[in-house]
Amino acid sequence: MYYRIYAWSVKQHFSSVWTREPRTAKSPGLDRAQIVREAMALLDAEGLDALSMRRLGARLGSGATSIYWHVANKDELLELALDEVYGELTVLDARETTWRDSASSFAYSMRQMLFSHPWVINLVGTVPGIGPNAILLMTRLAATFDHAGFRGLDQDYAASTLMAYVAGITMPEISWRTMMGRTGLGSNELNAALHPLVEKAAAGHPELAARYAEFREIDVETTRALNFEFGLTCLLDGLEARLNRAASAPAPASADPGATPPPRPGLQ
Amino acid sequence: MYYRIYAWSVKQHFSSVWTREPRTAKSPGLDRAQIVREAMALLDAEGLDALSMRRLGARLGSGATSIYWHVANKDELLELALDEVYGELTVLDARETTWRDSASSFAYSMRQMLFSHPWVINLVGTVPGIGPNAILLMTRLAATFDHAGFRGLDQDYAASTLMAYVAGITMPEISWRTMMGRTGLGSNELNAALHPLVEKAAAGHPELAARYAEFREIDVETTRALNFEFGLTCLLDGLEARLNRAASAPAPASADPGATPPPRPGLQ
DNA sequence: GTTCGACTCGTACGGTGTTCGATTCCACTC
DNA sequence: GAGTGGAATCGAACACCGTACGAGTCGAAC
Repeated sequence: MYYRIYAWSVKQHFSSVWTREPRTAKSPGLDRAQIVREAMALLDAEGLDALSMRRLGARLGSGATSIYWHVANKDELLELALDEVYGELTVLDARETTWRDSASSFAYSMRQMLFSHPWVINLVGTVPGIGPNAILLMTRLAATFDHAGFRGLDQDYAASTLMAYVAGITMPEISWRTMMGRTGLGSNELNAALHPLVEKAAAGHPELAARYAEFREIDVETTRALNFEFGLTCLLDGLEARLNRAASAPAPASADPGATPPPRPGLQ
Repeated sequence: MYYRIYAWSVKQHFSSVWTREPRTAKSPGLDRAQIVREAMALLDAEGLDALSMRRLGARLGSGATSIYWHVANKDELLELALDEVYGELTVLDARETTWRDSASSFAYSMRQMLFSHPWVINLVGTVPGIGPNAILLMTRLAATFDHAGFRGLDQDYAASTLMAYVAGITMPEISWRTMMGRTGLGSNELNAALHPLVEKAAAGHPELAARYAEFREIDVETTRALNFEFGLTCLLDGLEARLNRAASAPAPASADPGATPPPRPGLQ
């Protein structure tokens, strides 16, 4: 899960799958693509903890350690899998729609992706996101916000704000779904089953307890969807307000070109 | 890291530290509070992976398995530690300031807390957040947004949107800091050291490469801070816009009282 | 036919969380 | 003071984990 540091020449060097030359791929046996594919299948089906090199090897019909010929270590494998899912994200070309539609549809596709691959949320931020698909995604997002009218650093700020919201808001949804899978309960069944526990926790806070009491009867899925929509709308409204403000006052506030370029060297 | 399911009576039952009676605490030796304190020290100093029961036991001057008398398992221990850090979060009383100041200062205190305890970000969403401190925090946040004028579900939506943004935007900052700690480099040194890698990744995307080239010279810390401020302002602006809209049109849009209460049984 | 690189894999090392049973210790009763 | 029972500790063991290492297999080139 960590960056590894090699002594190469004299200087420290940060390693990533994408900075190494891959092994020659002429072999008839194992294959990097196949390894990644099978790893993702295991991850999707059973989660991050379930992926072990031994289990993956078994699934591939090979020894666990054979994998290490094609991939330096488990972290590199996860880097590859992560970039694979970045490839699933779609960004509508902002020139063919509004920037709001482009940003909004991206947010929904990211949410959908995180549902399909719940393990991703635990990797974002710990595994470097500088694979080809991640890079491609970033250029497209940048284009969307450029088309919206954001200039300089604000373009990056807007994109990272959007991604941060989606990642953050989806996190509890994912853990909810994981729990559903583990218990075999439906959303509303799980809500009902969890209620006594919540009730006990909220005892002593009457106003919270009263609120939670209402929650027992709701439809969880639609409420979550409304929650997502709510925050997304707020965020886009806020971005739009900033654009309007900048349009009326030509000198942008937060982009001081003399002092600062931005910090994000890739999707972290 | 998972909810455990016990057969209690006939019904399935979800366990959490907070639903069990704690062991009697009359012993002179180990002590739950002491265990949690030492675990947090280890977590803060060396991260989530560094916390093992054996190392914790060594640190406590006891056998690793002695801990299991006071705590059911490692997950419960993490639940306890997580609730402890929730206690560090401050929410200004909205009646004494504006709701914007209250929300904003909460966001900053959450960011600060995540910096002090980087391991928390990997726990939020996987460990149930229904401890006393988490509950207290939620009532205070609810009060803030109630004071702002949010009613019904919108109150929860607003709170979870804010927390989602802070968690999401802070995630890459945390991994950046972790990397700084591991390499011993300062922010700008790390930025410079990472640049060749980023440059290589962006090759083939001239507009992105040009952008990244600028990034090499920036001050990372201030840029990140500006990024946080940018997104937070957008979000609060968006919330405010919604309040104004609701004020002019008395029937709120997203809170349909006939269909839905909300889904969040505690901070996940 | 030999050689050499690509590739596979069994074994081993040092770790992990947790169970179990044996053990120690102490406050209490008789 | 002897005895008892529960609280608390802990060593050993189990089934895993990631991966380093070296021996082995195989196919193509010479």
